[in-house]
Amino acid sequence: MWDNLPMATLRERVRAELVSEIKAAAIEQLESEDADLSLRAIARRMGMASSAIYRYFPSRDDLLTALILDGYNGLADAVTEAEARLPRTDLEGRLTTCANTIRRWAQEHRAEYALLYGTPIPGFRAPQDTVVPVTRLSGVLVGILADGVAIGVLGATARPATDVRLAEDLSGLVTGFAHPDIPASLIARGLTAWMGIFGAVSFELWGHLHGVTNDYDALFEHHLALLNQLVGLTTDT
Amino acid sequence: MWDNLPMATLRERVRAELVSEIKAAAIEQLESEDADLSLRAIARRMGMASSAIYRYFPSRDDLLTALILDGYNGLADAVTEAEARLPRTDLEGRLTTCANTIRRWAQEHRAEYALLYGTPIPGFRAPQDTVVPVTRLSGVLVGILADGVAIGVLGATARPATDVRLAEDLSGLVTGFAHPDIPASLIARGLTAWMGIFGAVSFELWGHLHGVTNDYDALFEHHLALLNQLVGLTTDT
DNA sequence: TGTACATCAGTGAACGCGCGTTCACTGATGTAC
DNA sequence: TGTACATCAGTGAACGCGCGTTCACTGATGTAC
Repeated sequence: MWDNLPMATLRERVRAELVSEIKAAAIEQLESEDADLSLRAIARRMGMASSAIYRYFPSRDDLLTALILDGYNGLADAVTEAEARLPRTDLEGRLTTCANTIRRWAQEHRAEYALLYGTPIPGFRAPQDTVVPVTRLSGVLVGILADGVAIGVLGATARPATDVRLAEDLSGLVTGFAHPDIPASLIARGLTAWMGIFGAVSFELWGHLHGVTNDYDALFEHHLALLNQLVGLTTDT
Repeated sequence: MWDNLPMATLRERVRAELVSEIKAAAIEQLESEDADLSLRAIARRMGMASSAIYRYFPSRDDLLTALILDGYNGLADAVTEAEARLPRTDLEGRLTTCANTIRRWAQEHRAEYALLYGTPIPGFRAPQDTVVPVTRLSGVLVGILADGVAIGVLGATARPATDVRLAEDLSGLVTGFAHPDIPASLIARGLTAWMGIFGAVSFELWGHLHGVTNDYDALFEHHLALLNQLVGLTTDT
């Protein structure tokens, strides 16, 4: 990974490697032990003095911040990459792939997903740096909607009546993404789908589907089909 | 509250009062301080020795269990009561009221909502006792669907195709609620709405709608309208 | 190429802290006769 | 109604623990000449 960066001295390379080793150990710890993030536990796991961590992260909160940032970027990477593989005209496939990728990533990175979308951690405020990677993820959804509008498949919908204030707010959002031609009512439908996806993933992961069904895959697939239909992406009407 | 229970001795009444005072202090603490649940902090807040708590709860986990149980029951109470006020035929109003009550309860009981629907607490497993109050809440939703079927407003829907295994699983669930006439496809739609509601409430509460809209009320209202439509409860078609 | 000095990585002991839980105790409230 | 005893509520000190963070240190890696 660093091989093609000749500027990096040996020290810098080793340092970078240890930074990610610490982060990996942190996530392992969160994942396996059922505990809060502890610098001492990480150091123990790595076989080094706990004070050594401070050569790499000035405080526990900074490590946490790094983990959260990595998490958002990791999720955005996974989704972006998977979604990019599909033909731009396959709107339903693109949203489905996004949702499935989010779900699989959450299952495989339970601890990180909890950091990003679980209860905010007591006494910790996420820094401003997370704005960009968060935007990366939602940008994929906006892209699908924008393409749908461009193709002519998607457009404004009349019912249910969109509150005027909501419409204003949401078109502001869209302008931020430089897609001023997506109608607010469509953005609103996209948001409903978005919240539905994360709602389902969280419900499954936190055990709220226990006793409801045994076939989480089938439920999610069906859930997604409904949301696709709701947004208006389903092709076979 | 205890006045009409003459069996209760003075000691028992005082005891019951202190039990709920401890729970109230615990929730206050979770709500105001941005911290984990701490018996010592609760005792401090109540002006008593930390060891005194052990006269009422054998351990920290037992207090936590009681809080969670109270939470589920409190939410179920609020929803049941609000929903019962509406005419049985107003299906859309009933689901809307459920959703709005859940949202308002979550906003007013942030800490409790986090206990129930946030990240599971490290090192703590919820006891079996929560099954009943959880069932109370979802029973309200099932009741709406069942009434819709009885009235003839709701029924099975063909698209999207319901996976066979999912259908079997879900009809098992419905049987548990003694409403064997709700088709699986309808239950599935109800679940999508359900997960959408909690997804939206959590998103709002955990700050994931920051920068998306400023009018959370309008967004939720619109979100709900879409979900109502999806389930098939919207009357004015 | 070799030496002198600066920079960095990692150690281990120590700090102060808050935590859950236990225990022997004191005093108040209930119960039996 | 009054006394003797059992039950309970609450105290305060103490236990052992793990935590984040600091600090003076040793030794290794880099840099300048």
